[in-house]
Amino acid sequence: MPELPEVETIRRQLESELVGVGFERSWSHPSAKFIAARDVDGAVVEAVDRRGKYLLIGLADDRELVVHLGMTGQLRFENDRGSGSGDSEVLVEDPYVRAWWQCDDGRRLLFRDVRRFGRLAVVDAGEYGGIATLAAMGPEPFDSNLDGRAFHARLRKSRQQLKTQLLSQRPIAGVGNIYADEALFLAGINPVVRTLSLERSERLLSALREVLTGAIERGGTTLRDYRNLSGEGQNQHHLVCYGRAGQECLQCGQELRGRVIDARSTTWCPHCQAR
DNA sequence: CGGGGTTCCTGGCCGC
DNA sequence: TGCGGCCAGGAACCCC
Repeated sequence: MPELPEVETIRRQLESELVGVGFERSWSHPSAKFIAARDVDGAVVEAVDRRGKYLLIGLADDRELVVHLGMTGQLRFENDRGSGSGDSEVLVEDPYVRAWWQCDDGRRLLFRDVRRFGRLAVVDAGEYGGIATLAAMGPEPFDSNLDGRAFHARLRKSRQQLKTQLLSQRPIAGVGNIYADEALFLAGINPVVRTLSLERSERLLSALREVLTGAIERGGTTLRDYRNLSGEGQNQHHLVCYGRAGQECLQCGQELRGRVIDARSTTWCPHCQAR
């Protein structure tokens, strides 16, 4: 499940590979989710940016190719990985490749997405009105204008449970199920609370930044399908809460609790994260 | 426009 | 070995 650290890892790798490259021709799976891949033939990549979990591939014609990886989306250059025969047709016969772009340097960029929760769009630069989540997205976690006070104010706009708010992308951008659980644990805050004091908002913002920074440094968390351009991330070896329900808390030894909140498995420590 | 419910998808795993 | 059932879950979409 690619969240901000996973998408940022891919962005950095893609930026150094793709800026200045032109797309000659393209192909996509017929689903409406991927059809926009075909709209960038002849375009030249000018920048590779990120907003939350969305990858924004800036084109020289003032448009952007917007890529959301969903649950299982992967970007890679053909033949960069795999137990390769070297035959350039082999990987495209991978039934889970949903789109590809033939680059003018001879490489082919592949978008692979087993579960098809990903999505592609082409928009005029900065025009995100047609992508509701992106249009309503909160500030980037490392935005220097975002402080505890601003974060606190954004959280106060809703009375939903805190976990749900974080997943909505509205108070802050790029946080998904893994890093929400990790940051709430680190901050000692229960996922179902509906209001936070200023002090606890500050603590949660710090925890989010710490958790996201560590994950970026380790190239993301590879649990199932996530791969960056060069392989697996390493942050899965540093998770302290997510996915550990029933195991003992690494801080106090009590058994971590698990429950579904907002259709997501949620793990927390009943002692360290008491209500 | 926020909130709640539904839907999209398929590999992997479990139990019989 | 085969198979039904269940799980993983981000966000678009629809309705109120």
